[in-house]
Amino acid sequence: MKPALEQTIAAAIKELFGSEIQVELTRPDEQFGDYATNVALQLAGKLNKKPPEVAAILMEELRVKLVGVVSDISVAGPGFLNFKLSDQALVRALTVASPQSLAGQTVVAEYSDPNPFKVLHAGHLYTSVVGDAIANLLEHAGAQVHRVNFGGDVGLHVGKTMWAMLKDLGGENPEGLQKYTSLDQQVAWLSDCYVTGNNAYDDDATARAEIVELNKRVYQLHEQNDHDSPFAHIYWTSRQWSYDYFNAFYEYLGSKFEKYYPESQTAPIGLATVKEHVGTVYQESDGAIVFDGEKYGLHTRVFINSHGLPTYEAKDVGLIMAKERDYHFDRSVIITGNDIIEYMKVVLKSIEQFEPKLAQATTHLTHGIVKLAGGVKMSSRLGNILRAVDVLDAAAAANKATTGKEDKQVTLGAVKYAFLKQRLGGDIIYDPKESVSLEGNSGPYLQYAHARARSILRKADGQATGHVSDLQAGERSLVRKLSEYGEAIDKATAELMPHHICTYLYELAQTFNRFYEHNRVIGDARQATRLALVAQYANTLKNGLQLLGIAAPDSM
RNA sequence: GCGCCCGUAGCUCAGCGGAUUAGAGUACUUGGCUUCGAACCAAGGGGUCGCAGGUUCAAAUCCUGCCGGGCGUACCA
Repeated sequence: MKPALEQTIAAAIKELFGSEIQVELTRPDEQFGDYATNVALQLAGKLNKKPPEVAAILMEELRVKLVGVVSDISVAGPGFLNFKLSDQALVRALTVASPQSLAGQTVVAEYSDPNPFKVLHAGHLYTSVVGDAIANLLEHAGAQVHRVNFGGDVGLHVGKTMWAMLKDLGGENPEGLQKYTSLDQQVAWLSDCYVTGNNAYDDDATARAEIVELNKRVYQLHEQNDHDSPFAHIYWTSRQWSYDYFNAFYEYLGSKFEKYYPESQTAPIGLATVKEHVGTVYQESDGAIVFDGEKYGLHTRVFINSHGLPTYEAKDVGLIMAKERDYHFDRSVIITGNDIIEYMKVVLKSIEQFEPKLAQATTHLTHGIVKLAGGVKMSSRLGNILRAVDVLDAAAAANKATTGKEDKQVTLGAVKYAFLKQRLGGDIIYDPKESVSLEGNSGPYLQYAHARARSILRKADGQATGHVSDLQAGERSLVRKLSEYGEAIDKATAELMPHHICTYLYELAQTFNRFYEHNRVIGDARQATRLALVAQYANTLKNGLQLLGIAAPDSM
């Protein structure tokens, strides 16, 4: 509806004034109409006419061209054109399928990115939730989306953890692993070992040297494809525990990744790629291989360190090459924390020098940190970080306290919605109590709104739903809001900003509740029409929540 | 020092070139259930949109400077 209108208006402008202009329709306050545009104000200067005059000429022409589609056009304020759609056109807008703007495209979406041997923190929870929503949007627009995960199964943190593990096991004794039988025990042990190793690395020079050595041994183990030595046995077993832990987490969230790219796999590719371009793109400096980002107003960063080991930079180069090898993507979306933003610019700039297409096809989206409102007592034993499980536990506890029930779908919906409703980019102050509240702009509010609508439909089960036409005022407001759904999705997809959907769904639910307050459905003379509206509303809400990765239960 | 991001009601946030009154939620005050789930709806108070300039018919929105905060700034990720 919207693009077609915009085209018609643009064509009329060209005919009348011989001017090509990008027409953009906006959604004004309901009192002003269904769509508005400021083209007359933009044109006035060029044409050397007064804006209201231009608007009036355009209005006359459009009244003819849009007969049947528009029931009223008016000039308002400094020269805005307001359009009121005919009921017929408005109703028709509900059934228009959203365009498959990304049909035929292959997109790789990388997010979450937890490191084996380390604990999942609140940031992993956030990026998983946001990444899922964005991947859903891309998929909804017709793209073939591959959800992938990247994580460090090699690197200094692994050396740190291995160091503490070996201490705890009393040397390279894989048999010692058997005392950790449940996944919970295994994960707790790993995260303890990381913290111990990390502290030792900072405080103890001897330990530091040992850790550096262990880090190298882990790389060697991969090079030699060693699965048999006691050291390798310890490494592979505990690495698998980490992946088991991640998989359990994603299953809980409802995230589905099709592939993990462990750094051990991207490291050799990155190493080879960087080495291939030494002298042209990368250069030797103080025994390391660097990319001179300063030439491009960026930082200079090390890609291969003076020990000959690839840094994160080289692994990321390898990752992009691996994604291209595996998927031949048209577009690559990477979602990470925003502390990495400058870093990523350097990596992409370096890749641009030899694979410009890959760099240009890559979009790096970033988010802030998750903090708990009012602060939270954090365990220094765990390194003073807010863990993913801490956030989920806080949400579950808050939900139990307000509703007296334990409901995974509601708790998860609360957390997801609280994260998603905010524009991607800034920090999140997460308030568990507010997120589970059924009052206000929350996930549970929307879930409840959906359940209520389903309840009406259940009560009217078997009754015919009718054709929607000749709308009454309250009905029209609801239809008007429903007709915006596609636009909200398009906007969220174009910008890769899921929060637009949250804003829309909340407004939709409010519009419905207002309608519901004043308009009886069952037993009313207009029951058939209104039932159709309720059904349309419930489905819209459900679809929107689904895109966000939030369950829409029929009752709660 | 330099680079990037952020400063909008008490709190948490939308809005990011347009409409006499800058919007939500929350908190506070008040009104509405013998009727489809009141976990709802309605009304009210609360803002020099960090500060100062500039561009524009029009600036919370664009540009510049300043103040405040966060992050980054070569062998961590």
